[in-house]
Amino acid sequence: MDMDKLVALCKRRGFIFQSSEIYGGINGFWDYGPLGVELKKNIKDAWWHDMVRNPPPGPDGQEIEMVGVDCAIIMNPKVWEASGHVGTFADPMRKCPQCGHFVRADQLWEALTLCTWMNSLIQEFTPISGAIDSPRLMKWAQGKGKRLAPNLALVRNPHVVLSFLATRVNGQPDAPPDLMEMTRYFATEQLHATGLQEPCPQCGGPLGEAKPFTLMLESHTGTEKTEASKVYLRPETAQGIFVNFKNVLDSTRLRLPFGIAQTGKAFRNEITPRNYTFRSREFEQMEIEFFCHPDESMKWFEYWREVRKSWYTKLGIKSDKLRPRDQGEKELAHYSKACTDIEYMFPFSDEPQELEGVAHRGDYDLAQHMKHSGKDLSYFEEELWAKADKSAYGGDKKKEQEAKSKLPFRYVPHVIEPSAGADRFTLAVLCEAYTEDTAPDEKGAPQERIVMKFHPRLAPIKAAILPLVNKEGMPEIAHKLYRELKQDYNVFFDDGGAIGRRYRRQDEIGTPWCFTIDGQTLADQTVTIRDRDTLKQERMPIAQVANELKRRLQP
RNA sequence: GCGGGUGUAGCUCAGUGGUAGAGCGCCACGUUGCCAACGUGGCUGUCGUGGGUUCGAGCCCCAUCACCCGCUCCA
Repeated sequence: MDMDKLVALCKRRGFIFQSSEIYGGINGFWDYGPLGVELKKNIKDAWWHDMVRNPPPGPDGQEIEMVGVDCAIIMNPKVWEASGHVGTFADPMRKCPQCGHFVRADQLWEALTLCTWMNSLIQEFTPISGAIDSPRLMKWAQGKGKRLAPNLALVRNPHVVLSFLATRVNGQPDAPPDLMEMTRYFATEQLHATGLQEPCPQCGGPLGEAKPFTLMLESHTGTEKTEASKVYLRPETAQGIFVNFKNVLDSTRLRLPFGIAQTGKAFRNEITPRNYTFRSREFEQMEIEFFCHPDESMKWFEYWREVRKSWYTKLGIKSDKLRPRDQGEKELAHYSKACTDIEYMFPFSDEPQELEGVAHRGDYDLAQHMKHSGKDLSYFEEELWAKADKSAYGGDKKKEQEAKSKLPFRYVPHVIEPSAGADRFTLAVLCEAYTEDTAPDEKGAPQERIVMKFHPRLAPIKAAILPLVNKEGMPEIAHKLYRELKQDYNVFFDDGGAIGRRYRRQDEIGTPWCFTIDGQTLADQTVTIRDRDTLKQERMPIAQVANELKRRLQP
C-alpha cells in the first residue's frame, strides 16, 4: 500500500488535515476532519466499552473491576519530578556538529566505552602505564580509524595529535594520562585554540557544549513567567491515574484487583515528528493502570497482554501485521519486570512500529509518589485481616499493628499498564482499511475501486440511505428512513447523481452498507441492503432496517 | 539538527523568463430504473511564504515554513 495515496484520500475526504494549514502548517500537529473525528471517536468508544464498561473475564473467569477518570493535562510539576520525567527528559544533551548525533552528557563515557571505534582503538595502547606506541596509533588512524571514526582528530590529523600527546606524556612522566584524558587528546585537533575536547561516540567529532534538552512541553501559570510558575503539558496520561489512586480507592469501595482507565491528550516535544500522524507532538492516549497484588501481577500481565492483542484483531487488524514483541531484559526499565510492545507493520516502515506497550511497572510509580508526596498510597487487605487468626498476637496491640503494616495485609500494589496510542491505532486502522480492487461498471467491465474496509464498529458512517431515482416518492421514503436511523447512528442521505457513483463514494469512505429505496419499495415496503465488500444486495422489509443495523453493529 | 527531494485549482499533476493549464472532483438544471452514466452551464488559484535579480518571475538567486526519503532522536 502506498502511504501517499492514503494521505491524499484522508485529506480529500476529510479524515485528517495538517494543523494550521492555511498558515503553512506546523510540524508534528494534525487535525481530524468530519470523518476522521468519527473514526477516532469510534475507536475511543470501542476501547472504553470493551475495556472499561465490559472487559473480558479475568484469568480465573472472574469479573474485572474497571473505572475511569479524566484528569487535567497540567498537573503540579512535582508529579513529573516524582515520575522521573523531569530527571530523564531534562538531561543535558551534547550534540556532534559533524554527524548530528545526540548523546546524554552524563552518559558520554559509558557510551564511549561501548562504541565501536573506541573499542577498536583501545586495543592499540595501554592507558594504565601511559605508554604510547605512536607508530601503532598512526597505523590505526590511517586504517581502521578512517572507517570507524572519520571525524576523530587522531584520524584527521594524526601527526599533530600524537605530538601533543607525546608532549603531555614526556612533560609529566610521573602522571601518566588515564583513559579519559587520552581520549580527550585523541579528540583534540587544535589544543591551544579549543582546549581538550570530547569525541562523539558515533563519528569521533568534537562534541558541543551540554545543553538542557527536554521532551516535555512547557508553559506557565499565573501572571509571572518565572521558573517557579513553570508547568508542563503532561507527556502521558498515566500519572494522573497514579496520583488519584487513593482518591479512587476512597470514593468507590473498590477492592484490589481493579483498573483505572483514562483517555486524553499528551504532549512530547519530539525531535523529529515523522511518518504522518505516527509520531506527533500532540497525541491521544488510551491508558489503563491495573492495580493488583504483587504475587498475582504476572498473571495479570499475561491477561492484559492477551486481552489487548486480541482487541486489535477483533477490530479488524490482520494478525500477520500485528506483532506482539516481548522486550528483552536489557531493554526493560530498571523497575520493570516485563513489557510487551504490540506492534503493527505500517506501510511506511520495514520494521513493525509500536501501537501499544503493555508494561509491568511493579510498584515503581506508587512508591515514587509516596516518596515525593509523603502520602501513604499502600493498600490494606481488610477482609483478609478480618478473617485472619489473630491468636498469635495474644491481644498485643503493638504486635497487631506491626502485622497489619506489612504483607500479606498491607502492601504497595503492583501495576500492569496497557498504554495505547489512539492516533496510532487510528492510523493503523486507516492503513489496514485502504484497499484497491475492481468492481464492474454499468457495462460489466471491471473498474478500479478504492474502498476503505473499516470494521463496521469503527466506520465513520454506518449506512447510506439512497433513493434509486428522484421520483415516484422514493426520496420521501428514503428521507423518512434516514430520519429514523439517524436517531441512533451516523447515517448519510444522498440523492445526487447516478446510483453507481453514490455507491462508490460510500466505498471510498468505508460505509459498510447502503440501503436503496427502489420501485419495488413502493409495492411491498422492502429495500435493498448492499454490502461494501461483496457488492451483494439483499432485500428486506424497510421496517426491519433499524433492527438489522443494530444486529450487525453489535460489539 | 544534518544531507537529498518536493511544494501550481478540492485532489492528481503539466507548465521553455513574456496572457496560469489539463484530467478528475464539486455545484446548478435537465435526465435517471442498481455499481465512478449523459447533456448544458458554473465555481475553483496570494503558483507554500517573504525578500532579491529583471522592462517582466510559477520558472533564476537568497531566506523561511511545511511535507517526503536517509541519518539522528524516540524516557
